[in-house]
Amino acid sequence: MEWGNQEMQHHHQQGEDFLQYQIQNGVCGKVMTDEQVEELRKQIVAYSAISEQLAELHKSMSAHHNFTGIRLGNLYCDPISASVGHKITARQRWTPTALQLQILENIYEQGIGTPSKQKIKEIASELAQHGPISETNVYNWFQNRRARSKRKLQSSTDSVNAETDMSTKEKRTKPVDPDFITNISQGVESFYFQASISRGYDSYNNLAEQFGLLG
Amino acid sequence: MEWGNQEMQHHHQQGEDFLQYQIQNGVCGKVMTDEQVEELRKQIVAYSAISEQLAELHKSMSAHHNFTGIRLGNLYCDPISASVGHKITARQRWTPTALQLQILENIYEQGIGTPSKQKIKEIASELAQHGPISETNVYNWFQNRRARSKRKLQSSTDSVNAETDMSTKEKRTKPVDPDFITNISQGVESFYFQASISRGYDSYNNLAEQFGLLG
DNA sequence: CTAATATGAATGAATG
DNA sequence: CATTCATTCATATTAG
Repeated sequence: MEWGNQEMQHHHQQGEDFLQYQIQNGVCGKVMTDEQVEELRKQIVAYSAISEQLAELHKSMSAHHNFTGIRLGNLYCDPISASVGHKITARQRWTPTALQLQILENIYEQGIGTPSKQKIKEIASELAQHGPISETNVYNWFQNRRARSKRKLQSSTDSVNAETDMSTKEKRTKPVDPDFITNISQGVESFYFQASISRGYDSYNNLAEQFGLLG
Repeated sequence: MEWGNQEMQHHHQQGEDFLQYQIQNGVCGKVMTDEQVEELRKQIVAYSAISEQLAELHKSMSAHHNFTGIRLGNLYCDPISASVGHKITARQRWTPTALQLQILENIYEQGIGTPSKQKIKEIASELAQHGPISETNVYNWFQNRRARSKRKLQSSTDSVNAETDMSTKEKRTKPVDPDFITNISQGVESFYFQASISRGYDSYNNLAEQFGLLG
């Protein structure tokens, strides 16, 4: 990997900028935007999901269905970190500051309902003065605000009817079995050890194509 | 793009430094050292190898058995969950499996916009091998996929002009937990050591190309 | 610490 | 297509 020795470089590829520069002691660093990192993350998650599913499939086919509930299709259960006993990779989420919240609530109360895209931009840039925020954050906030006030209204209406009211919040998302990740990982691992590494590499491209792993 | 007024944060984790720069419009960049990039590469390599082998197994075994899930009226009994004896869930809405998603993405990437009705039939029937799905699901998926990809433009390239950005599309500021890189970097090491490095790098190159990780 | 809740975000489906 | 709604998921926060 050669990245030149300039303090900073621009790499234009597919319309994206990649920056590279010296960090500290001559260590060369590459800069990825959050979106790029996120894309990468998704890609890796896709791999892990596939590995997960197939490993499970393998196990069930091998008639060793011991243990644990499985959670399929959960793209956010990352066996990578769990396989070494670490926590599941987390994503960070925006948290409105008090001021931002205040402003948002004000705007919301003014009734105008769904802000247009244009309005969202305005709001976002105003709120940006009080902390980091994006238009998407604003958009989501209004979506959620509307949806939840509506739901609240409905559930209170329901409770007036006083029937089989298990309302408000009936079902709690069942927590993922802590051992799930570990088991999955072990499944992958054991299978992996079983597999002959040398076989079938040539078919990789076909496989990758089939699953769209290479984009 | 310039780096003049960057905010810098250090995240100390397991002795590694991750730098996060606030570029200009609140766009954040993550800095990875060559070493870290190398680590990432290794893990991707590992996953690609695992996925390949598992998928092969899946294919060969699928030739003999149908393990792709059972429709029970409105209920969908996940084959793997079923194998462990619980969790028959009622799904109010279709949820693509990881495999289905990958296939869909793959088709989507091949461009050609809205698939014809005929095409949708084909896609649906192919995806049906991996789980319950209807043509409507496929149709909706493409609709949504298109619509939402539009919202994801802009972002990382130009961050200088912020004033009258009526033209700019929404951008997600989805900061990624700095732990992400760390966790990824440490996770699959055990797998990696089993993987075939020489072959894996090829797949890495393919995978990483779209992220511009390589020079 | 564990459990419950609040809420930001993702996404299938519906509507115009 | 463009928007919007409804539901679900995951995380941050707080209560016990």
